[in-house]
Amino acid sequence: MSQEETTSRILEAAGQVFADRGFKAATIRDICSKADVNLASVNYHFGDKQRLYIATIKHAHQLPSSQFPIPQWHAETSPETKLADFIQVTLSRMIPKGKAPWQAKLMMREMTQPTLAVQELIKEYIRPHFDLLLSILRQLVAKQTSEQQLTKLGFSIIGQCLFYRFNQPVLHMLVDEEMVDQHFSIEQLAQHITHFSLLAIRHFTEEPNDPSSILSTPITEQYSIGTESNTNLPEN
Amino acid sequence: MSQEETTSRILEAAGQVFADRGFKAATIRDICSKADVNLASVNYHFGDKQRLYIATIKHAHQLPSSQFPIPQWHAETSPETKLADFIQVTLSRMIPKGKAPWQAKLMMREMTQPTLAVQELIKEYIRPHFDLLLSILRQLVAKQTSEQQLTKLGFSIIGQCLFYRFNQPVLHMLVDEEMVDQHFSIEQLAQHITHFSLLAIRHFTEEPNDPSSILSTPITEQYSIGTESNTNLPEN
DNA sequence: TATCATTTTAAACAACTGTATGAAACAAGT
DNA sequence: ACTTGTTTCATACAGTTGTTTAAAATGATA
Repeated sequence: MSQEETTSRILEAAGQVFADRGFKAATIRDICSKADVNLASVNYHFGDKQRLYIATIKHAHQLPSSQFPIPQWHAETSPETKLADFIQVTLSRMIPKGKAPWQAKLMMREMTQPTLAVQELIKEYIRPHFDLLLSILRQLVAKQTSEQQLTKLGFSIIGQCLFYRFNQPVLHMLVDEEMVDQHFSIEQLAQHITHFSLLAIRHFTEEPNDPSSILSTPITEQYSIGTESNTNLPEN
Repeated sequence: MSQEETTSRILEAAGQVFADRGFKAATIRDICSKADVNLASVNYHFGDKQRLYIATIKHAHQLPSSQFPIPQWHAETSPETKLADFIQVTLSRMIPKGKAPWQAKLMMREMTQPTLAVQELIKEYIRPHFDLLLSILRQLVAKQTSEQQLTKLGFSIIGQCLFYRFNQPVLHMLVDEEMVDQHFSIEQLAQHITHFSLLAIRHFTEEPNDPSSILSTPITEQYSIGTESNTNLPEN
């Protein structure tokens, strides 16, 4: 067996096992037996379990990213179209469709329970993706929009997308299957998120409590918390 | 030490350890030493590790819910205010503030990697919370808004909130600490999400590709995917 | 075929884990 | 003070884990 075949078989098996069970609960014995290689192969080829894990994470995010690339945009492509594309690609990469989505599972696991691998993941994969989103948003909002406002806008969009990845099990328990089948395809979700977000962004010029807000009434008076109705929220 | 004190100290310690490390990686020795009880106490009081875990999950979701209750609203309270309150409470329950909210951590862990405990969790806790959100949204949208549209709206809001829970580590690596301190407090986030969502909801009357959309151009032409710019998205 | 570096294999090791046990400590009632 | 039921304690055990090792197998090169 060539070196490359062994390592790639280990990586494939490791991806599934790590995704299923997490770093600690996954055992090298499981991985090796699934990969049909000797127990010592992992230590020989990767050094130790930790480094195998990092290699697996790296290996994992390459496939979905190349499978669903960001389209090449023309110079005259509208930012709205770019945003729609961005959301569609993001959702496609994250939501299981057809075959084994263990890559996504693994990455999400890594994001909620970060290990050492998360730093590399962010630097190589998440950060550039997020920066792309911010550059699109910058074309959609008023020029004076601050960096932190833009960042929050970005998180509002990413948050909507991530919901359908993280909470797949919850989704299926809250929404009956028929509705999921009819209305929750990737395309439909992408369209909803795009629509929802563009509606908000279009009217999103200033911080809610900014005096120059377009809102007739400052938002803090319009729908503030605890002023009239809420007396038992803990202080903070 | 009374029986109740011992068990409650174990539950408290177990919650933190399970939340931090997950079921498998958490060790009874860790838990007992953190709780300052004897190693054998867990097996004596709970039988085994598995049953301790289930007891911990049940015990976990009680505190934050009672600590951050939904305010009692007046009859004339506006739905906007209700939504603002809802978002604030949701965020407060989910985001670490001061003390470690290991309860939320545990619940989120349970949602992404559901064990047997997840069903009870949804039925008793998540479902009623989500239904409340839907009832608020129903007051904010046009009457003919369909159930599935309402559900997606709900997920768009919950998704934004959950982002800041799930991706706390990612957030801190994408945004520098100064900006987090200045602009990402629970109150500021709640205000942003409320603002963002209300802007969208206010103009959200119809499905994007519905002919009666308020958009001048059908959304599918305005910012559709793959029509002009994108030729290398995989078919689906 | 003989040589040599690379890779695989089986076995072993040491550390750690959940669980069990029997003695000790404790608390309460008499 | 004594008894009794409960809880704690130190310790032991058996199984699993990641890792190491040295010998065997492999494959390319001459």
